[in-house]
Amino acid sequence: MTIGDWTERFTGTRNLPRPVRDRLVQAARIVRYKKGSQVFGPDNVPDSLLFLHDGTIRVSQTSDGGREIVLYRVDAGESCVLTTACMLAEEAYNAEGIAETDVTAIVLPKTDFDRLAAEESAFRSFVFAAYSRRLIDLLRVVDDVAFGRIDVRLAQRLLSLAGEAAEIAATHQQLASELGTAREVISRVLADFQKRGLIGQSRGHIALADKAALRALAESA
Amino acid sequence: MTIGDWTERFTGTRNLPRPVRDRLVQAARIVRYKKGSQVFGPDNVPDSLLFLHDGTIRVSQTSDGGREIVLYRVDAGESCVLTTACMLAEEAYNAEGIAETDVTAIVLPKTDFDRLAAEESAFRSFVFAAYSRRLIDLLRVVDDVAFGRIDVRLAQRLLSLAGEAAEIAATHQQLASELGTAREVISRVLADFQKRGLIGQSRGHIALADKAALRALAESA
DNA sequence: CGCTTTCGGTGACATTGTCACTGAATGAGC
DNA sequence: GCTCATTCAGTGACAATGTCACCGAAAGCG
Repeated sequence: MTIGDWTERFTGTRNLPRPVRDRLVQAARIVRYKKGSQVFGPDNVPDSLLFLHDGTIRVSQTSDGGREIVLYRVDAGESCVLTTACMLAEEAYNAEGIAETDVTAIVLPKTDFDRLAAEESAFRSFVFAAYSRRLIDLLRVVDDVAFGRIDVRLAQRLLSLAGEAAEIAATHQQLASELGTAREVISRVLADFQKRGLIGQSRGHIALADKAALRALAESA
Repeated sequence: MTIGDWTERFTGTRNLPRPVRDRLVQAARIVRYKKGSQVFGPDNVPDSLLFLHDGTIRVSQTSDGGREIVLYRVDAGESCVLTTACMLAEEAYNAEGIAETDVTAIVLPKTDFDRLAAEESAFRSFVFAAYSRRLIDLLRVVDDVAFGRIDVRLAQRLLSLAGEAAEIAATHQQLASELGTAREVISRVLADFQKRGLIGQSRGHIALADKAALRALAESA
């Protein structure tokens, strides 16, 4: 069950010398996760670096009260540094990663990771950039949660989840978990959006009827 | 204006071979900041790694609306990775670092940093650990802001700011900036604390009258 | 079809944030 | 001392968001 030369997929490995890449392909292990399964979590701390070959991982945090907030998503071509972060910091945390689609990932054992980080400047940059990216992502989350209005944040998220599509398959509860708020709040805001003609609703589905207006709202930061 | 062999101060450099340490002391530059001055900010992005030799840096984020929230503090012996993160990610951000005391720091130029990261595994671990620490810190901030009650958070912060002392010198506005809320909110909660006998207030000062009760409140997560 | 589960709607209320305004405390200059 | 300007804190009204309890509708499943 091989996937060929995966080193082509990552900016951190793509430009490495041929022998190094061959060695990596040897050392690394391929893992697959079914959509919906947990890639990592509080009781499931891998001691390796994860490279995402295909699919998306949703990283979220759950409060003691059971509410949830999505921190960021790891897409194909990126690496998931949070696991190693938690490993190093040896502190309690309650973030978890869920496979949002079927996922194929490369697991690089710690020793190989360390050797690579020592020998290859390009790889080092890649890893530092990955950490940096997450730090910036979290800064954004803090800013949104602490200072953002819920209607603006919801409009942003609807657009971002939809991408090119005109419809989203998501329950109110799922949207609430995206933003770290309560289902009732989402219901109320969506009802308002609907009344204003921005969206259409049916059970489990949101139709973005007026993307332009949504975008205007989303940018009224 | 030397401060001797600063490599002794950091876990990432303490155990390096003597020649390496001597080289570092040569390459690095010492900078000092007065209490209250800005160490870094949106228009002031250093392209070097900062090691904090003495003092404390308060890292906070400011919203478009002018509200502020403290993200974490960098203490002596730690390194400040956010600057490098922002440099790498090349994205807009609005975090800034303020010297909370007079500060002495070591500035390691990018080239030396890179060389060190390549050659010394211990140093690499130190840097990764620093990143991890901040990631975990931010996870905590997100959790607090998204899910925490303001009275609980304020009790926690009062205790943490006080340390061993029984009194804190801070205005309501400063405390509001710590938690990313508004001054009026802090005023109300403090008035309530006072009525309950948990604290005493005078202009610019909070006396922690009943630390045990505050601690109980702080832990009622 | 009947049953169960999930999803969404709603009103009442609590908490937190915003706004506009007030007066008290402090320090600077005279 | 005194006046003045500035900073700090208090307050009430209101808006936005979160919590709770409950309801019925829709979808899945035997």
